[in-house]
Amino acid sequence: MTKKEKLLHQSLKLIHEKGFKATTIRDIAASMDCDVANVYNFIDSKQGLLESHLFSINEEFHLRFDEINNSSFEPIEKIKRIVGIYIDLTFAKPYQASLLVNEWRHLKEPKLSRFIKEREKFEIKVKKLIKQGIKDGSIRKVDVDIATYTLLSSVRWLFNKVASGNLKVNRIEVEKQLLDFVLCGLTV
Amino acid sequence: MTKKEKLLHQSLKLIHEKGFKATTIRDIAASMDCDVANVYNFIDSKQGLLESHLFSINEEFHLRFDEINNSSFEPIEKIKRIVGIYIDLTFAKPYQASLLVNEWRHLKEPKLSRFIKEREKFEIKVKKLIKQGIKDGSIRKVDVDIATYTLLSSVRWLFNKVASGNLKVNRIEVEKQLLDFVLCGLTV
DNA sequence: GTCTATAATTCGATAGAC
DNA sequence: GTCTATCGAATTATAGAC
Repeated sequence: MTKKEKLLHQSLKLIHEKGFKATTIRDIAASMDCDVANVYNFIDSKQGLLESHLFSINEEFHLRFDEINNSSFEPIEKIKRIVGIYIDLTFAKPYQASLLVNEWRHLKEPKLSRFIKEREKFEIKVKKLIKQGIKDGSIRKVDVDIATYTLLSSVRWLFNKVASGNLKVNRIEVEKQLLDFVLCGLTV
Repeated sequence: MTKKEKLLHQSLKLIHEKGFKATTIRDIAASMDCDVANVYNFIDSKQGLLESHLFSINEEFHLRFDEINNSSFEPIEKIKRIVGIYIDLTFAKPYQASLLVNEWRHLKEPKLSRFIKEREKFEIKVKKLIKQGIKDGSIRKVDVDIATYTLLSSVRWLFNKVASGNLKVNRIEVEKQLLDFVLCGLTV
């Protein structure tokens, strides 16, 4: 692992544990066993570090989301696979998933607005999927907003357990159990 | 509203919006239109302010939770009512609910450990309810850990929508739709 | 790339007059 | 209770020698 990779990994872990604002450059330097000044050999600023972490994982998720969303699968099958993507990504990159949930609000303008807009677009796409499912009869007549927020929220505990290593069951079983739960809450 | 009440209200709102670490005493002073020094007429320290906010809402929730949990209702009925309490409290005090979810990690020892222990006790009680439900046949044979975290997580979006005023439906309808969702995910 | 030193700023908190 | 003024600590970031 290069020094830069170590910096990226350790800073991710620290920001997940303490939050972006509470994580200092000194913390990051100590975690990679070097001086504060050295950190700036690899990053331009603390703010830039947050931005690169956030937009890297954000882009990866949205790319994979759009692959599914633009396919010709039925709405309910799309939702299944989107939950699958989220679980995949969370198991592969739990710290990044944590930042995506908790730390985006520390972005500064104009990046903050860009992030919020992209998230809103994503939420609208999910709402559209649920609407289509209701229309074709595969999804119960739920309130679209509530169902969307509940669906998205219900998987948002996972990164914490994966990051802390406190999860007893494996990825496949998590996917099975989570899909049972949310599909049962949605389908007719 | 007294000045102290205004301080408590404005600081809650700011901490919800920006996070505890990013909220400065100067922010709080500006929001109540007074000087920085004045803030200290009403609070001892910024840390103490967080503690009083957090333990006040935490105690209120756990008291009401234990009322239900110590009753002789069936497990599934207890779970219904616990979701009801959470929704009640979130509609009544959305900013406090936000702190309970996002800002507890900025507590310092020994209050931090106390908070974490109380939350763990609470989670164990919920897990026990689900286990009982599985035993008496009212709940599907789910993985207890996954079901507990998913259940608790699925209602955790609500405070954000209530706090921002972006919720179109009323409290009763939220409760109906949320219960439909999570009970369908749990029950046989 | 690594270190020492330090600039520049921000923040929590207090002193003391009114 | 309210203000001005300021202290002391922490923090991001840079300069410059090696």
